[in-house]
Amino acid sequence: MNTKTLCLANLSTQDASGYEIKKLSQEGIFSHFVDASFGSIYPALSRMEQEGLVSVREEFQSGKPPSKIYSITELGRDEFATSLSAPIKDDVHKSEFLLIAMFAPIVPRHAVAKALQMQKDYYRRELENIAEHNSGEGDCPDSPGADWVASYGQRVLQNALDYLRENSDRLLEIAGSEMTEQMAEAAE
Amino acid sequence: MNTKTLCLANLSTQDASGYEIKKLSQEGIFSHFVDASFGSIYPALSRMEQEGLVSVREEFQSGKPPSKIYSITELGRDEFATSLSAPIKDDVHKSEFLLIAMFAPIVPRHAVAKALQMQKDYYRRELENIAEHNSGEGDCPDSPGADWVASYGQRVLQNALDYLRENSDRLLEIAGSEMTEQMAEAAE
DNA sequence: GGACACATGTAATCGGTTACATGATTAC
DNA sequence: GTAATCATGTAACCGATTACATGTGTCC
Repeated sequence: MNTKTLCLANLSTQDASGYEIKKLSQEGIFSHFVDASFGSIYPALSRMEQEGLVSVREEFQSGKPPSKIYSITELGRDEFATSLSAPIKDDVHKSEFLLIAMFAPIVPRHAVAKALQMQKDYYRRELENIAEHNSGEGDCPDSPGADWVASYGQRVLQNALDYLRENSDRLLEIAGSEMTEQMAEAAE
Repeated sequence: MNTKTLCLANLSTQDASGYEIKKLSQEGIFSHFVDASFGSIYPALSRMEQEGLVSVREEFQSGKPPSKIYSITELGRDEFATSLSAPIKDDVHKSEFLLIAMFAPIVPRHAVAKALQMQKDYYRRELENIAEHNSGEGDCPDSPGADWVASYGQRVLQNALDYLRENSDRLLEIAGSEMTEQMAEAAE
């Protein structure tokens, strides 16, 4: 998801500042899709304001720097809805873990073990994140779409985690020996 | 996966030209991770040659333009192995489908139906790709790492597809009405 | 006194895509 | 003749990240 769509998606449910959009996209269910930086969010919001997709109001809070609260306009809502109706592209999935798994035979066993551990932890964190959403603590009020996605995510992630638990040993068996590069070279 | 790692990964199993690396990464199991363009592969290979990670030899074929066949060097192999031993980052997963699902209530029902269909097709294509690998037609000879990843992919994708089959109706029920934007505006 | 949360923004840089430029051979 | 496959490469551009710049209030 590009920054523009991310902002439109967030603003379609509630008004927010650039700072808040960043937080929401790191914590909420959006976190599975993005992690945009300030360097892309702020310029995107200014551009969108010029295009009339959002409007701004400045809010002065005591003790805090003033924040720019953005609201989506009718035009912005149209643009967002239209972009959602466009034909979809294939998912993009980048996984350093799978790369390591594929080349396990040339990776030292301890590094494979570490990667497996990290990947399991990652799945657990994502599952916890979803569990929080389901318990209603989330930011989005009752949204049936988010619920559907949450239950999809739960199923897929739980399954991936189960696979790891069941097949870790098999991966460790094909992993490289504990020999380091240096040891290997010295042995020659 | 960045272009450099993609090239190193391909060259670690066999010598290849830039053109072949592109094909391999579109067709093989790598296709789940990347789809690099010539505009990034060719410059990456030249850079890597200067860094001593790969070596080149020119091959003249009758009737075809000469091709530059790259081989990985010891240095390149070390660099690849080292990069695989580094701590992994979280997976990145971008899915336009999930974005549409999340905002289903504001997307016309026919667009949601279309997106569901496209997503199911996508999972089926990926599963077929894995099935081909398992039947041994692939380019990589017997690689236990690739087998492990293939069976992981099969399990996760099959599960995702099953979820879609079981829950399509539920998503369509919460989808927006068939009213277009124009009709909605006119109705007000 | 230092770290951290709040809050916005710019500039340098990077990695990558798209489009362009070139050119032979084969199949329809 | 024209489209497709083989084959390499450059240049313009784009989106995003990283680091920098600035400043207040609160907690330890």
